[in-house]
Amino acid sequence: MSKIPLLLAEDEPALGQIVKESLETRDFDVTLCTDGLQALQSYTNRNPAIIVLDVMMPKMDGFTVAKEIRKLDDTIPIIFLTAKSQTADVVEGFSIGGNDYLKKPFSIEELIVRINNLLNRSLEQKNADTLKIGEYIFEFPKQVLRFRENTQNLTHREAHLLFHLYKNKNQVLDRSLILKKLWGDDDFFNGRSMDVFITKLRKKLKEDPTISIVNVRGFGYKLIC
Amino acid sequence: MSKIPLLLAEDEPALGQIVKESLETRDFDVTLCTDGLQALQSYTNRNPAIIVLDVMMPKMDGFTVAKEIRKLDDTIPIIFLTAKSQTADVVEGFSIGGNDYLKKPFSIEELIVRINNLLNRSLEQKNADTLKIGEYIFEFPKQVLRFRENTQNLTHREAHLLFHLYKNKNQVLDRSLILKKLWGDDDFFNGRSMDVFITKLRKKLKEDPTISIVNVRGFGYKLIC
DNA sequence: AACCAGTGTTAACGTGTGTTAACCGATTTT
DNA sequence: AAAATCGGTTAACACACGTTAACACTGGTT
Repeated sequence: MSKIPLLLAEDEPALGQIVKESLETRDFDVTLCTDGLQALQSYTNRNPAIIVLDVMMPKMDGFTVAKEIRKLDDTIPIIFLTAKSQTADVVEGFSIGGNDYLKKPFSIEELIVRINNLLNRSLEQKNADTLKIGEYIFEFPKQVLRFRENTQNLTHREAHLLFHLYKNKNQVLDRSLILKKLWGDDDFFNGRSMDVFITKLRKKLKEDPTISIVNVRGFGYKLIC
Repeated sequence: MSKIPLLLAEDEPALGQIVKESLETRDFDVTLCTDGLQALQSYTNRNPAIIVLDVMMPKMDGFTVAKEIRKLDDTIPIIFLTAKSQTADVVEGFSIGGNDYLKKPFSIEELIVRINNLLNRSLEQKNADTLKIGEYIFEFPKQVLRFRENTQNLTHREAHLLFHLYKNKNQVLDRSLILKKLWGDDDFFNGRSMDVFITKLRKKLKEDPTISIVNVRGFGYKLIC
């Protein structure tokens, strides 16, 4: 198994070095940054699987870094390291999505638990680029959908719609949300267009009867798998 | 949205009460136990969605309680509350599966973050459940109802109504409660609409004569199975 | 420039779903 | 017994969605 790329941002050199070394003994490939801007740049270069951010950092604080990263990727897990002085409500605002946080001082074991919890979750969701949907294998970047030996090509729209459904699998995905995200606007024509694509996806997914895209009248769609 | 049943075991009365009350303001239905044995008994009675266990407790410690519960259910999320004195390796052994832990002292916000993280994960997995209603097999997420070899599709409303009836099977389910939960409001028209759906469900469930939806005039419906 | 293949939008028609209305019987209240 | 109430059932309706095909657009090829 290859090492998991991890981005660590911690401005206190002694602590950063200790954490980095400890994580490296546990199969992580750690990139250590000492301020927020560095972390943000490193994110685009290194494409880490998970990010650990100190909240108080020079140049750019951890929350701001996270906000910027969230614009580009809304699934990557982020763990914040907070000092005692951090107020609870600030933290609470970040308790959604792939986020977690850890209060200083913490033990390495505590950090490992958090990392593993979040990684397991995001692994299930987005295993890099090959997703399993029932018996299908969906390669999002390649826009192909494989069922056993035969491969179907997906168009750009089909792939994105399926990806979106997959990211929210087993829960209702709001019509309006899909339309705004993929079509840019929720109007009548775009809505009808989406319905056409749902039909197309259903056809392409019909080999595996355990999979289905169910409609929730007036709300949206739900991918069952 | 209904409250989430949560089992809390904490032997220190003051702390337990505070945590209980804080969680109750956030849509949890908290059962508080003050020792390990009580917690274990309460688990079977209350069927909680998530468990928060203090590690050091009278009669039975948290880890032992967890081991016992794991024999019955290996998916339910468990969060341990540990004091400083707890050694790291003990904790680490429990860092797998649906477990997490929290070091004392902790803030309510920290606990909420942990709970939500674990609940989201177990929700994704638990969505695939198939319910047995008499001879029928009811797949709620897929909105299908199977009787031997033939499959009926249910609509979203039918599925939800049936699910609700099922969750309260063999007991009277209040009309007003269903209406508020599924229709959003208890008024005349919604009430009539529900009656129509009851008729529809009865038709779809008529293959198995042991099942019936009986009316309790003025109160609600009861699913017998 | 003409052609072609692939993609996404629009149109047209068909089906499914949830609400409302209407009519009825059963039960309780007056 | 008459009246009021509640629920059972069916059908009519409006509208959301399903499906197919025609259409317009794009970029590449000859």
